[in-house]
Amino acid sequence: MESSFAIIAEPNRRAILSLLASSEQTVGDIERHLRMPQTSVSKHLRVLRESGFVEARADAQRRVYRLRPEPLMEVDAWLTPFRRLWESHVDALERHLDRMAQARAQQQSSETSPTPNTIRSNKINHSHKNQNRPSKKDRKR
Amino acid sequence: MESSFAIIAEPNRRAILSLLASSEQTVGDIERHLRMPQTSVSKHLRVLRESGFVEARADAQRRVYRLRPEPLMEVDAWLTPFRRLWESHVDALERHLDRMAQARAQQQSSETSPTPNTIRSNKINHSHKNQNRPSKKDRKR
DNA sequence: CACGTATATTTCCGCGTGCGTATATACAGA
DNA sequence: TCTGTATATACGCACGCGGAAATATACGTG
Repeated sequence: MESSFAIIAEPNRRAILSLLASSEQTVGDIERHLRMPQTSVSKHLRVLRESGFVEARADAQRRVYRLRPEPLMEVDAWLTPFRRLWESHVDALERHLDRMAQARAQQQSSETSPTPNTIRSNKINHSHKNQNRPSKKDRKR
Repeated sequence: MESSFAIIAEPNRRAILSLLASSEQTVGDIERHLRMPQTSVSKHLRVLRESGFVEARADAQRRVYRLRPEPLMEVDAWLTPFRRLWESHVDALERHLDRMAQARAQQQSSETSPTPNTIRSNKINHSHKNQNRPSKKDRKR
């Protein structure tokens, strides 16, 4: 559980963080919003606290949790070398995010262009014919 | 293993991605650069392929791997609501990154000042054990 | 063409670890 | 004191990682 990346690998923790992004919350708030057992919330909060993602302040019996920026900044910094992959063609970014958004909303459109997870074949083997990326067939280097 | 976050939670996979950020590489290249067994490289590459992080093209017996932007874009997009946490105070960002940089450069000196910029928790906060930032004892390899 | 070599992927197995649920404990406020 | 709230502990379980061996594919050479 060392790295910040492992921390945000857990979906419930990401949900907690996203909830805290709007405003600080007590444990009970999170419990109700996310519909998860309080003991589970507290356990995740402990992990988030010990890894620096959140901090708590005491308000009577309650603990009010609030985000801390550093670990997410670290993730953001790690992404830096990769941004050039998509920052050059912004249109591709937006098209992808749009497609993901409406693919999540309505799961039926079969578009013309391939979707990102088309390579999820278990039996892909190493067929040297490119997996449905038609762009580069066989280029001899 | 569904989410992109779980994929990049693995340190070796992040290393592979970072290596691919510079340029495309064969499996053997990655094996040599990262000094990890080839079978392990292939296994991680499979995960990265099936989750859309990389794609492979065949060059004779070799597979040349290359990055695909979409999953990292997804991570980047998730970070969006949190960026307001640090984009307002740039100074804190830079101080933190500087400290992380030199903590990575010299990995043995325990720092002298007991008060980093973490003193924002000036409230009651009677939690007992985690006033201090958890020491990153990671980096096992 | 058969064979050996290089490269890459797959399969099998053991182990560590983190998650979830339930239970127990600490603490503050009425 | 009792009650709500928060944290800690114990246990079972699933899953992913690492390592070793086996399999697959392509190239070169005799």
